[in-house]
Amino acid sequence: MHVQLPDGSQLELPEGASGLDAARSIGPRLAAQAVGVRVDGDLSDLRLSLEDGQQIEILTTRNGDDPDALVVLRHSTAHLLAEAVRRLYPGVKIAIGPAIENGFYYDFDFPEPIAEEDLDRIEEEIGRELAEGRQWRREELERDEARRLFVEQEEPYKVELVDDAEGPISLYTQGDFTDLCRGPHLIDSKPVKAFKLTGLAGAYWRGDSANKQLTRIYGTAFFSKEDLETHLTRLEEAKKRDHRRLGRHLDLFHFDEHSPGSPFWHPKGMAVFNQLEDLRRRENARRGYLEVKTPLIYDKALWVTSGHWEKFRENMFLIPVGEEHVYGIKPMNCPGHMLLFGSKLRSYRDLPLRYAEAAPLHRNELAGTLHGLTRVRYVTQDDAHLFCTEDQISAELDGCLDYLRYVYGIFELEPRAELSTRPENKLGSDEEWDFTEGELRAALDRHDISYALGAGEGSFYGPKIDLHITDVLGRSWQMGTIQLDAQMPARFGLTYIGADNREHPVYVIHRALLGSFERFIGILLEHTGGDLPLWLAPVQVRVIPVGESHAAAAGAIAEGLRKAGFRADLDDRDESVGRRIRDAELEKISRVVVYGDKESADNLAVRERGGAQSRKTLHELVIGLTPLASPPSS
RNA sequence: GCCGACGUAGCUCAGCUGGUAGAGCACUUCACUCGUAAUGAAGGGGUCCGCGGUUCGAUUCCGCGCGUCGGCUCCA
Repeated sequence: MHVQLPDGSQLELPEGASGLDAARSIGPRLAAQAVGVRVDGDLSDLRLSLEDGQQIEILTTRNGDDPDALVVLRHSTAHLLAEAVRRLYPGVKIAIGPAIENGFYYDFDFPEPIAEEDLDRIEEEIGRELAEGRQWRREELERDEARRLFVEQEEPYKVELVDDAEGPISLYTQGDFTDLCRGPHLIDSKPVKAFKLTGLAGAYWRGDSANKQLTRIYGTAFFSKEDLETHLTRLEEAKKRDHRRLGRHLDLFHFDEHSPGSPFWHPKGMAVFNQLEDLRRRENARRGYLEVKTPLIYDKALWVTSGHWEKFRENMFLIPVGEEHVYGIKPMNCPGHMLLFGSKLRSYRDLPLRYAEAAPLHRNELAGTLHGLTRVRYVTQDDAHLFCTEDQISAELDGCLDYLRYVYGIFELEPRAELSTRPENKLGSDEEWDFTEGELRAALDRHDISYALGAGEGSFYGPKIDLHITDVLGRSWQMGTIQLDAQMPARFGLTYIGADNREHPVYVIHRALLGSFERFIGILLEHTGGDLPLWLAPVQVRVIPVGESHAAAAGAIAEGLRKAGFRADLDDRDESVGRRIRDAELEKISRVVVYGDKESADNLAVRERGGAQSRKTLHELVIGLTPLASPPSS
C-alpha cells in the first residue's frame, strides 16, 4: 500500500504497517523522535495500522510548537503522574487525566486529603520514573475483560467509564500501571524532557456538583527545558497585564471586603466607564432604541411570574419588608421591561419596540466564583429588550448582529460565537425551543458567523447566541449575548393587537452586546495592557510645566484643552521633568505637553507615549487629537 | 457553595523553630527650580484580617469566621 507524506511523495509500506513502521522506513532518527502521527489531519497513535491512500505526517520531539505533538507528550506525562501517585498513596482511586491547553491534569480520589507540599514528592517520583525509563504498550480488550480488570484493581471510576464506553476498550500500560485510555501515547518516556506540576484543585467527578469532589493535579510538559522556561516566563508577563493589577496601578477601581464582588470605581475608572456608556447611548439612539428606567427592587410576586423565583433565586439578594413581603433586588432588567410593555395595550403598529436600560444589577454569585471585574456581584449590562412579532424576529436579529459587528470592530476584539441551546431547567416546550433555536441558527448563517454549539447552555427562558473572549491567563469569558425568548412574555401575558384586530403573542430578544461594562473593561484592560485608545483614556493629555514660573501658563494650556473637550490635567508637582515624564509613561498617558521658557500656545512641545516628540500649536494639537477622541462611527 | 493556598505600612514584599515588627516605592516637610522614563535629605505611618483558645507571653501554634488567589460548579 501507499501513503502520502507532507512533501507530496508516496511511501510504499507493507499491508497493516503502522505510523511507527512508516517512520522507521523513512529513517531511524525519525522513528526515535516520533511521538505521534497525523493521519488525514487527525492525531493518531503511532502503533495503529495505516490504510492505503492516507496522508500522514509524523510528529516528533522537534514539533514543540505543534499542539498535537504536545497533546501526546502531556497526555503521557499525565499517566506518569497517575503511576507516581498510585505508588506514593496506596488506596488512591484514579479518575481521568487528559491533556488540556497548556498542560494536563489528572483527577484522583485520595483516601486522605493532600496539600500542595505533596506535589514536590510526586514530582520527584515522576523524575524517578523518567530516570528508569518507561515504555507504553497499547492493547485492546473486550468490554467485559476490561471491566473485570478494573474491578480487580478496585478502580470504581474506571469501571464506570468502561460501562459507558462503546466498542472495544483500548488500554495503555507503562511499568506496572495500566490505564483505560483512548490515546494516543508516546512509545517511551524519553521525549519528556521538562515537566512541572503546577497546581492542586478540587474538581467534581464528571463535572457535576452533585457528584463527589475529587482532587485534581495540574501539570505541564515540554520537549525541552527551554520551552518550559519560555512558557513560565510568558505566564509571568501575562500576570503583569492582569486587569486587577492594572486597576490598582492605574487608579481605576478597587474592591473592599465590606462589599465583595462590587467594584469601587475611582474617578479615572469612571471616566472609562462613562465613555462606554456614551458609546452605548449614542449608538442605541441611532438604531432606534428607546432609553427607559425601571425599578431596582420588586415584590417576590414579580419574580414568581418571571420564573426567576424558581430558577434563579439562589443568585438573588432578597430584602424582607415588614412582616408580609419579600422584595428581590433585580439581577436582570427583563421583568421590569415586561411590566413596562404590558402597561398599556400594544398595536402591531408599535412594534418592534426596543427598550434599553443600563441599570445596576445585583447577582449573589457564589463566593468562590468572584474574579476582579470579570465576575462581579454588581453588574451593569448594556442591556435592551426588543419586543416584536414573530415576523419581525429575523430582522431584529439581523439588527443585533450588525450592531455586534460594529461594536466589537471598534475595539478590534474578535469574540468566538456560541449557540447555546435548551438547558435542563428550561421553561416551555420542546416545540417552542425548536423554533427559537432555529431562528438563532438561521440568523448566524445569514451573517456568515461560525459558531460552536453550547448544548444545554441556554438561559432558562430561551436559547442564546453568546460571544466569548479569552483573558490574559487563557480563561474564556462570556461577553455579549443575544437571547430569543417566547417564555417570559407569555408568562406576563404580553400580546399585541394585529391588523386582524386579534391578540397575538409577543417575542422578546434580550441582548447585551458588550455584555457588562465591568467585564468588558476588565477584558479591554488586559487586551490593551492598560494602553487604552485615546477616546477611552482617563487622562488624554498631561501638561508638565518645566519650572514653578511656568505653572500658570501651563495651567492655561490644560484649561484650554479641557475647554476643547479633552481630559487634560496638569502635573505641577515639585519634581524633575524627567520624573514627571516617567510617571506619565507609567500611567500610560497618551500625550504629554512639556511647557517651559521655549513654549507658548503657538509653540508646544508634544511628547507621544513611547518618546516621539514634535512641536505643535495648541490648535494643531486639538485638531490632531480630535479624530482620536471619539470611537469610529458605524 | 466545594477543594487547595494565602492574608504583615497606601503598593510590592522581608520577618529561622513563640519574646508586641522591617525594606523599597508611595506619603509629609525641607532644600534644589529642574527640558523628555526616578534630585537629595529628614520625618510620619502598623489592633501583623477578625474573634476565641493554648501559653508567663501569640504576627508566629490551634479552632471558627471574613476576604483574596488558583481551580471545580455556575455565569455577563
